[in-house]
Amino acid sequence: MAATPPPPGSPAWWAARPAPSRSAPAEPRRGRPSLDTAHIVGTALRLVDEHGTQAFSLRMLAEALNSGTATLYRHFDGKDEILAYVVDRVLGEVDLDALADTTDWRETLTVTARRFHTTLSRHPHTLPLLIAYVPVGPHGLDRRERVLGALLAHGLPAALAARAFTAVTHYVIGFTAQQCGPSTTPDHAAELAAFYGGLDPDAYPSLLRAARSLTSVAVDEEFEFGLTLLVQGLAPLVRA
Amino acid sequence: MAATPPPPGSPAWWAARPAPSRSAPAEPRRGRPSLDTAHIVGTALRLVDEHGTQAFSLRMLAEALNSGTATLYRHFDGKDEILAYVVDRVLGEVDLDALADTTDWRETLTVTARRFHTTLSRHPHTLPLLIAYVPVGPHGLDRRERVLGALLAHGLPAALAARAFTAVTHYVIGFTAQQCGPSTTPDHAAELAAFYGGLDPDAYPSLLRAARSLTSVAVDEEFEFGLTLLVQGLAPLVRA
DNA sequence: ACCTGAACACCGTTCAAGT
DNA sequence: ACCTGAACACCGTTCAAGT
Repeated sequence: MAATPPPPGSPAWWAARPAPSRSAPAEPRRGRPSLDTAHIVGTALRLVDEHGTQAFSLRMLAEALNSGTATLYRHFDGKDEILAYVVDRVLGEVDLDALADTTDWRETLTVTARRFHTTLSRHPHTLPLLIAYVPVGPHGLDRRERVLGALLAHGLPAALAARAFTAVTHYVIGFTAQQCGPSTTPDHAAELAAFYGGLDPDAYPSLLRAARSLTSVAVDEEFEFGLTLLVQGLAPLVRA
Repeated sequence: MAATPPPPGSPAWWAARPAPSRSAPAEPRRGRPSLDTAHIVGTALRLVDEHGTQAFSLRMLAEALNSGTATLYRHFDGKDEILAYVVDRVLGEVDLDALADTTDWRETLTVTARRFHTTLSRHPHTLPLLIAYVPVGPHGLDRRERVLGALLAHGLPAALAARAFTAVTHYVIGFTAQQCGPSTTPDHAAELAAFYGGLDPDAYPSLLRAARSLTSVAVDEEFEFGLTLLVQGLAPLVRA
């Protein structure tokens, strides 16, 4: 049977890459390129940010690099591979330096969630890409290691640390995606409020009651609310 | 200035649709069609499940319906519109009848999370689509109304009910996506374990310690863990 | 009047022809 | 030896020609 190659972004695929502790492979696939891979990935991220994953194309990328689409294939195996590096580069932008100053695991989790939220908010079009895999590129692994290291250092048992990290990152991804996802308008909250306002009150009584109670609540406060739920829910498990 | 039409799936776009409390518009856009819209959406969902969003094409859909691509445009404005109805149809599969038997808000939230998880797990390729918007199609609104109705009936304050619903659904989407996302293999957990096993222990000490402590933990148990965090974290806020 | 084959302007990817 | 223009087989979408 012919072995199908692992899809770009999957653990098996990353395992076959060299790990240069950078977001792009250290050397070109073959030959001496006129473009370095980090520049390609950076330009690709900028284009995805500006135009969205849907409109992003290799022709667009090649033109931005003053090159041709065929040239891109000397550096990457195809579009999916480029996007896998784009996702890892976004994770590389998550600044976790503040973890060094945290004094307990609660603060570590809170800071982690806020930093991921900040970075992901800046790259909403990459969220559907981030969803597709457990991100195990070089930067993704580095961020996971640093957060788990801080949690373990503050005495959280390993099993709890791993699951707390999973729960918190899943929450951040889900929240950020629906708050400022790839297709949401700048004034998404207002648009949603207007939509709810136009609904039949008899058909959706509970929904409208709940929506009214939230109209004055800032989005940031909603984020902190769910985060507090997770952290507070973890506390009794740690003591036990 | 020319008003750009709202993108399919957005609140403003759904607001302009008739609300026939079905997952597809009750009547064809014009004329008398040989295909009904529900059949088109159902076939589209089957194809997305089988081939993924990436490979799904209007030509593929037209062929499965023994029709041509141009015919699809008599029923829908384009591919994005069809996919918006596909997402809403998936939400229509979430079975919340068990909410009638719940006796408190904790049970309501737990049942809601499990039911969403069950349905979303069956349609992993639709998760990136679900991420893009707050789902306010007919079925999405109906599910939101029913959950909020049950929470309010059990005495949860409206503001807490709304935010608890948001936190729980975001958690479920994030968890399901990374557990059985569009590109994950059937034995994703084993693949991930093999990947971690191949990492340098000196480079990722905390990550590997955490991963080892989870190897024997079932995925279902991980889901329940995060869910418990959210529900337990909510309890003190309700009493206050 | 309604439907749709065929065309249009793209896309990701490949490869033979260039330097 | 390395690079890349041009082609290939698609794609979503449109519309004029059919019935």
